[in-house]
Amino acid sequence: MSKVQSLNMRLTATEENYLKAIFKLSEENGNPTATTNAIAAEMNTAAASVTDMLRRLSEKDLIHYEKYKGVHLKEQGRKVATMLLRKHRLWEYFLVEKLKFEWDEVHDIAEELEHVRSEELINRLDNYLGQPRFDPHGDPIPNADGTIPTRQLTPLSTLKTGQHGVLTGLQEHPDSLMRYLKKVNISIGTKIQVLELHEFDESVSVRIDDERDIELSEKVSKNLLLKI
Amino acid sequence: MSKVQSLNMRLTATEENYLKAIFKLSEENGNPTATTNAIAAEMNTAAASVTDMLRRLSEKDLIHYEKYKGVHLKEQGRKVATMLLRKHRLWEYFLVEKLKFEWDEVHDIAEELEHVRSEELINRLDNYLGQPRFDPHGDPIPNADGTIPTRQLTPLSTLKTGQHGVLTGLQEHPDSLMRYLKKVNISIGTKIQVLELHEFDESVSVRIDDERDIELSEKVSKNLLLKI
DNA sequence: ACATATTTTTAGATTAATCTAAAAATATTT
DNA sequence: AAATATTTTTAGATTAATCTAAAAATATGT
Repeated sequence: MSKVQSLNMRLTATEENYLKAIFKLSEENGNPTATTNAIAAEMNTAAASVTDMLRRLSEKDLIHYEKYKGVHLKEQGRKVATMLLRKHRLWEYFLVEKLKFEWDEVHDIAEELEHVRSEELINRLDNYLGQPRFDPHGDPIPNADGTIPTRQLTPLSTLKTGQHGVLTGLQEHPDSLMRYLKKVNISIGTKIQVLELHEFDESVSVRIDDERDIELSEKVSKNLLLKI
Repeated sequence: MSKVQSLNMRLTATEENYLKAIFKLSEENGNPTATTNAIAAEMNTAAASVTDMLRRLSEKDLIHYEKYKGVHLKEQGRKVATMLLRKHRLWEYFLVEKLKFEWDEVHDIAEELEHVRSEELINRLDNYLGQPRFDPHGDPIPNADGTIPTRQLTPLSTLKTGQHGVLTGLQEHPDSLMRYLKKVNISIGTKIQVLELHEFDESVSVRIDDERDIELSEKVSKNLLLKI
């Protein structure tokens, strides 16, 4: 019998969002646990509200929680979180590829769409889209069984002069970064070569697609993940 | 200045559902007002909950409500209700035409999708689908300005022997009716001709697409709307 | 038109999700 | 290790949406 059974309890969108936040803060960032304050910051709520929610998620056996000791997902909670990621990223793919939204316009809409409850819907959508493995921001789309495709990507900021790679993912992607990248005409698939490193502010001169040169700040170069 | 301005208050999904119910019970059914009990039945809630909600919707100026006198939509409320219908029906069209769902499987999913808040999304979806005027059940899809295409349709139950028409809409469409129609292979576009009327139970013998004959009960024949 | 039935509203609780302020636990610094 | 700072939890309120039970208003029937 499979260890991964389909969840038979109804969660509210809020509960789902907390699980997503915990996933991001622990597993995705490689930390053992997520702390109350970190979750509060991620969710834009008061710490007291987080404590309350942790108690409830713990009662539902979705997370492991001990007072003052932080929190991490149990198997069921992890399943919920990865399914949300799957739904979010498939919807983003749909919005960009089919409805022709720009990649900096889709996050908030996908944030609502991901809470629509139907396994059938998401699997049909997946097929309709041709089972894409990465979303428009280069983020991996979890499979129906919860596994997440992994890749070996290198931040632009760690390359030496002369090295190059293809932009394949982003570390974080606030809309502000994506609007910036759109303005300087860089997107997933763009070739980037390091021309010069500037020690003073850690900025870097790069050649884009072998045809034009620009300057990127440290903050930007840390966010660009390349396939070497 | 246009009388129809875009709504700047955030409504909850529940508030939206009440407005939809009031629209259905008053305007769509041609009644001047909707009553508390009728809304309670439509929403599957206690009458007391309805009274409470009517007070709040009235405070927001979305409905006209006087105690014990029933309720009807004001302009803003009507706008919200028709936009929900527009969203619901466009999503149903998407689910059936693009994701290949059956017409008896889409209602509940569309019920969730219709609450996703984005005008841009729904207008892009409309264009992507080719601006359809009717959904998979034959219901008219309201336009972006709130107007609703009308047609002159005749219930099968009012036809005389020998008359025929094309199935173009349904009076009501519970999933049970749609599963039945699927089973007997009748759908929007099917030609139906009256062969014989049975006075006793108001059932009717009909010829389908000029090639096979079946019996339809009174309840079914009242629900089938034909273009003569 | 009065008694009875039905409908609607009010009163008082409950649950989920949130808040602020205060208390308790844990971590840091000198 | 004591004092101080930070983090987390508890206590107590609030809002939206719901309920049941009782009261009030309206409608119906003889």
